[in-house]
Amino acid sequence: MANAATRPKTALNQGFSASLALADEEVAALLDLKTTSRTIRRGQEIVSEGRRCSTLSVITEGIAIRYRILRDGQRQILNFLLPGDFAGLTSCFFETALYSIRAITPTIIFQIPFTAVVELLDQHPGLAAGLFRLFASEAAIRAEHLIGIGRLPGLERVAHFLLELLARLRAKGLADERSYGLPLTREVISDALGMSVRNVNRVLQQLRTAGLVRIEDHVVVIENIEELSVLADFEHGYLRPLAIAELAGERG
Amino acid sequence: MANAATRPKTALNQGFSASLALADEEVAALLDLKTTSRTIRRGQEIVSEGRRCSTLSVITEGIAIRYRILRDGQRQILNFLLPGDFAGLTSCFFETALYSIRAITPTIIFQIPFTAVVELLDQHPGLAAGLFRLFASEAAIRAEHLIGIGRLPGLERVAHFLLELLARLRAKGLADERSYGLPLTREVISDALGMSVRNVNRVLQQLRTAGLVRIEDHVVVIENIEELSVLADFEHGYLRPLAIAELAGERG
DNA sequence: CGATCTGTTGACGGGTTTCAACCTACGTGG
DNA sequence: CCACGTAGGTTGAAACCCGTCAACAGATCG
Repeated sequence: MANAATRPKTALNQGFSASLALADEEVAALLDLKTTSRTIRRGQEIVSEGRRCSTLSVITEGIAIRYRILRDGQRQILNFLLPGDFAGLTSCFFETALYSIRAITPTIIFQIPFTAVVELLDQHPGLAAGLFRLFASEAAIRAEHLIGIGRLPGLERVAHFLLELLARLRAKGLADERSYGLPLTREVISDALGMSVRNVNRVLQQLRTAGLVRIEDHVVVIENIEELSVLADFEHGYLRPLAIAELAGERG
Repeated sequence: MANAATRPKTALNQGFSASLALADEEVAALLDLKTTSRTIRRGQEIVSEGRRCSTLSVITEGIAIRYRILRDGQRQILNFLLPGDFAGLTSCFFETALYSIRAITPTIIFQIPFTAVVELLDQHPGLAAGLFRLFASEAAIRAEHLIGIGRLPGLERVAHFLLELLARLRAKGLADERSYGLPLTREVISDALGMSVRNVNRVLQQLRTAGLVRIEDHVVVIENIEELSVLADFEHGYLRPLAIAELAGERG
């Protein structure tokens, strides 16, 4: 545990500004809260389904997944949380957390009591605007996810998924131009895309043989972005919501 | 076209308070805006994918769907918009609308320029809280939708879908205890659930034969809610987010 | 009254799932 | 330093759910 103020602010600012486009003023206000930083081991839970969640966690390092375990033991991964994303924001609105969140890499989070965030909203209306933008962004990502699972065959579905992760990670400076390090097991991919492990493997081999994608030792390499984007019909416009400030005033 | 002030406020208030839990003050502020009411015919578009959307539409009567048409002509319905829901809120955050919205029944909407909503946010912080709650609610519905498409076989998927609609409509006083009127064609159901029309028909017949659900002449009748809920593993907790006011203070 | 929409059903095929076996890598403990 | 257990990857065969195609009927509508 370390007080937020003791950590370098630059890294956090980058994370916030990239995902929220908050003004410096709001970032400072968030940091002045009595936040605590926690280190999460790979595989550890951050939010547990069925338990009350009144703390908002901001991920500053590492990757986490939000998921539900069904009656029969199946798992559906709802989304991937990257640095700058909020874990537990939606959970705070319900009696009990609807989904679990688990780190799939070593992860560092800042915890902020939800009540403190609510109080802050009154003082900094700009924070609300930033949160709206975050919600809009997540809603769009979730919608594309839904389309992929609902209507795309396995090959296109995996292709779209890997491209989206590339784009999201690149936007945060966490990926090279066409590759990124991530411990994506076949099981994780299958649970995210509503497929079986067997089929994910089949598809990945097709993509590998076609010279489009290679996953080796926890590193995803997109070998042919153009062709893969065509295959998956991937447009990344949905990843970039506008800030409210841009929308309110005249826009260029 | 009619000015909002000329319409009876009670009906609108009901719609807002049910979905947003706004204070009367905020409702009045929204109504004082230069809103215009529009009547939409069945099948007409409210928002068009690819076109700039800078107007927020509040549905006061009728049902609409939000969807995407894929390259190959397939359609994926993302969600159903009921009275009290906002059409185009997410679209306002992007250069161009990512999805289309189309009425599937005769529909009445109130249109509010997005800039006016943004201005209102500064004056009425409570409005932001209400919008957050709305976002949280939609996020939960979308997540359950994703789980259904990703991991549930056809029978359970349709069952869950029909139960969710019942619960949502009942919450707005638009359904009886176990039935509701809605022009749900097989095609609409299949496009919402990522299935083929053929399979929807197969499944609906199974449900009908089992004495669980009957769809006749645009009316859905859940004949055995308990059994169907068990089949679909349906819990409706996700449909009721808490208001921020409840969360901020001590809760009973 | 023809055109279109919607519902229904049968036959067929294919994409996926299921099940299973085998393999490598890795970590831990004897 | 090897033994063993576990996690993750790979692959084949069979079954099956589901999608595709097609045909037909009733309803609605201009």
